[in-house]
Order: sequence, then structure tokens, then C-alpha cells
Amino acid sequence: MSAANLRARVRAEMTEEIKTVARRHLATDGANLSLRAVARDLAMASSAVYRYFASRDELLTALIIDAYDAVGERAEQAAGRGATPLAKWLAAGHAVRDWALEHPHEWALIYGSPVPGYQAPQNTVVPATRVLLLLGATLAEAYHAGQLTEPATTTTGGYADELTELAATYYPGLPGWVVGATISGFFHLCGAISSELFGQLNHSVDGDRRGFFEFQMRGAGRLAGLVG
Amino acid sequence: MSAANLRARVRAEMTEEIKTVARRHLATDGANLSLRAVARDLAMASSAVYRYFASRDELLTALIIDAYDAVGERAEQAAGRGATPLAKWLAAGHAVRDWALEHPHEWALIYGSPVPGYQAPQNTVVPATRVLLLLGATLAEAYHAGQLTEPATTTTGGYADELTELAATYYPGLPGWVVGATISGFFHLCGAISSELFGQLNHSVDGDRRGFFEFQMRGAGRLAGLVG
DNA sequence: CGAAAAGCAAGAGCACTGCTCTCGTTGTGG
DNA sequence: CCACAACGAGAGCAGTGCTCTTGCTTTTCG
Repeated sequence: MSAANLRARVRAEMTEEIKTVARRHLATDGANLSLRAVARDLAMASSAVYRYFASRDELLTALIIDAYDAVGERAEQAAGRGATPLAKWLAAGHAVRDWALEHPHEWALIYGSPVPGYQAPQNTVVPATRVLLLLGATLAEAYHAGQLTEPATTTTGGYADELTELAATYYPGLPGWVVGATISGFFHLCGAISSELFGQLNHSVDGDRRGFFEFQMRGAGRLAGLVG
Repeated sequence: MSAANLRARVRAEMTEEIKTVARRHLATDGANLSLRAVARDLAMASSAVYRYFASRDELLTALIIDAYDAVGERAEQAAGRGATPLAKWLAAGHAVRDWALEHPHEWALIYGSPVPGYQAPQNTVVPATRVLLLLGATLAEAYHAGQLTEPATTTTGGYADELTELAATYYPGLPGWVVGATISGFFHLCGAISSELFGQLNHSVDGDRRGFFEFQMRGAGRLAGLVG
């Protein structure tokens, strides 16, 4: 039994080692991850890697899930240190941005354009919503504390109904516009970071990009109804 | 001389044909464009394609420039039909979104995560700013017509200075915050479309995505100071 | 007008990729 | 102890980007 545990542990270690090397390759060479190159770095035959990951896509999926978890973890920790909802909002935003700047290629993997031919499997859905849920919880807290004012821009028919449904399902007791504000805020976050990382800000915002991001997050917070 | 023109014309036609087939491959197979597959579709040797494009990256660059121009053209035309600044703002937004929905892979090429190993050359910079400049012109028009109010969220030090500089360079006579509103609006646009195209809205906004986008564009306009 | 030069297409070839299959080896549970 | 499952390595297939050489056509110029 201890032997079996040893075998399983070796396998787990090997799996982790492959992922680590793959992450390193991702950081240097970009998204076209070469399984053979990873195998070379590990001084093993490329075919041996297939004992641990059935395909390159499966390895990518593992990295994606890890990335979702890592950025979610960072955001949650940062938000936990905020005193007011607005402080949590901003802290979470900066935490996500910092993580993205540290791991640009992993960010591209999870929030960039889909990898050609890669279809995200179902088990990436749950970790993907971690940051979104954090923002939602922050706004919900603000709402219950009376620190959230309904924004002036109203939603149109179809989308408004959808928000009401979502609210009823995931946040009972919360009006639909809070869910709408959450989604808007989340995509503001992604958009601001992606535009910075993917080069859309080149020749427009070349200096104080943290300032730009702060400005965007404050605007998003304001648009969401956060005051303070 | 006419013979020389004929030769040049044949070459131009061939170049265009390669791009057309490449675009078709892009639309079906995604971003990992295979030069050999394109050559096969054209019933020519893969090496022959290199007479027209020195590398796969150069072909991608040509497609990128075309895409920038195409989406810019559509946005400008749509904005031209708008009566008020806000109408132009919304029309341009929907035009860009419509184009993106029609050409998702080309959108990913220009506004998605950078293609691995591909570095955008300098000659893509000018066409890339076309939509940004359109938004800027729209806001400038609104400003001069007294239909733009300075937003309450103020910019912080470093970023504010940068905006003032940008305004002095590109939009003399305009305050920095209008430039800031332009940039914010542009990345709002990109973010909203990308989040829809790249699947970030899955399981959040599955129904009325046009309504979602409209809501976002109105919010961005409001954040930029557009009234009406 | 004919020779030189330039443009072009094709094929072979190199190094690389993901992935599969087979073949020994090695460790494990009954 | 031994059958069996897990494992690593190697060969091999089909595909990729790209280069180089070879032959052919078209243009250009003396």
C-alpha cells in the first residue's frame, strides 16, 4: 500500500514537473507549446509524456485550470484585505492585473483568443468563474450595505430579462442590475488588462499604465454603482 | 510597358488570390494558417507561394492590414450615417461588432492575443488606429458642439499628464480628458466584442448579446461624457 | 533581333511538430 | 513468486515552415 502510494506520488510529481516545464516554455516561447521540446527538457522521450497527458490539448487544459485557479486565488486574497467594497473592487482588479503582467502568456491562454483547434472542455467552466464570482460577491456586499446605487443607464428588454433570471438563480434577493453590473465590471477588467497585454495600448498609453488601469477600474466601479 | 503592366497585374491578382484563399482557411481552420494547405488549394507548390510572401508571417501581416482597413471602413461608413454624436458612437460600435461576428478569426488576428512568435511590423500601426481615430473624431465633434461633459471620475497624475501630451499632439485645442475618454471608449469596444467572441460571456450572457453590447456601448458613452 | 537578366514554378530536402504503435523493462498486487 | 499493469524508449507517419537547386518563361537591353 505504501508502495502504491509511492507510485502514485511519483506519478503526481512527474505530472507536476511536466506542467512546470510546460509553463516555462509557455513563458518564453509563447502559446505554441511544443510537447517534444518539453520532453527534451525533461530528458525523456516525447512518447513518454503521453503517459501523463493524452494530448497536447490535455496538457493545455491542465495549465488553463491551474491559471484560472492561480489568478482567482490572488484576486480573492487581495480582495480580502480591502476594507470597503470599493477598496476590495480595486484591490481585486490590481491583483488580477499584477498576475497577468507576471504571466502574460498564461493570461492569453485563459482570456485571449482561443487557441486554434482547441475547445475548452467542460471542467474548465467552474474555475473560470472564480474572479467573476468574487466581483459579484463584492457588489452584493456593497448592495446589502446600502453602498450600491442603481446606475442611470438602464438595460434593454431581452438582456434585462436575462439578468433577472441570472440573479434569481445565482444571487437570490439581488436585483438583476447588480448582476449586470458584475458582468460589466468583469469584462471591463478583462478588457483593460487584455488591451494592455495584447498591445492595443501601444502608441496610445505608453507611460503610466497602472494609472490607466486604476482609472478604468474606478470608471467600471462607478458604472457599476459603487460609491465611496 | 503594357507587358510590364500585365506582368505586375498578374502578380497582383495572384497575391490577392492567395490572400483570399488564406482568409478562407482562416475562417474555417482558425489562426494556425498553413501555407502548404493554401498552396494545395491553389494547385501550386508550396515553395511558389514564397515568391509572393516571404514568410507565413508576412502573409499574416497582409491579412492583418486588410482586416484593420475593412473594419475601419465599415465603422466609418456606419458613423457617417449617424445624426448626433451619440448615434455615430453607437453606429460605429455596432458596425465593428457586426464585422467581428462575420469575421471572428480575423478579429482574433487583430485584437486577440498575439500570434505566437509573430511580431507586428511597423506598417500595421497606422491602419490599426483607424477605429480609434474615428471614436476620437466623434467625441471631438461632440465636444465642440457642447454635447460632451467632463466625467466625474478624474484621471490620476501620470496618466493625466500623458493625456494632455497626446491631446496637444493629435488633437490641438482639445482637453486631455477627451483623449482619455476616446481611449477608454475604444478599449471598451474591443473588450466587449472580444469577451463575446472569445467565449468569456458563455454561461453569463447567452441570450441577447446585442442588447448586452448596446448596454456596454451606452455605458462607455456615458463614461466618456456623451449625453443625449 | 538575339543575348542577358530577371521572374517564376516545381521538386527535393531539412528540421521540426503531434501522435501512434510496438517492444522491452520495471515495479506492484494477488 | 508471478502475472499484469504501468512505464520509457524508439521507430514511424503525416503534417508543418522554409531553403535551395533546377529548369522554364518572360522581360529587358545592347
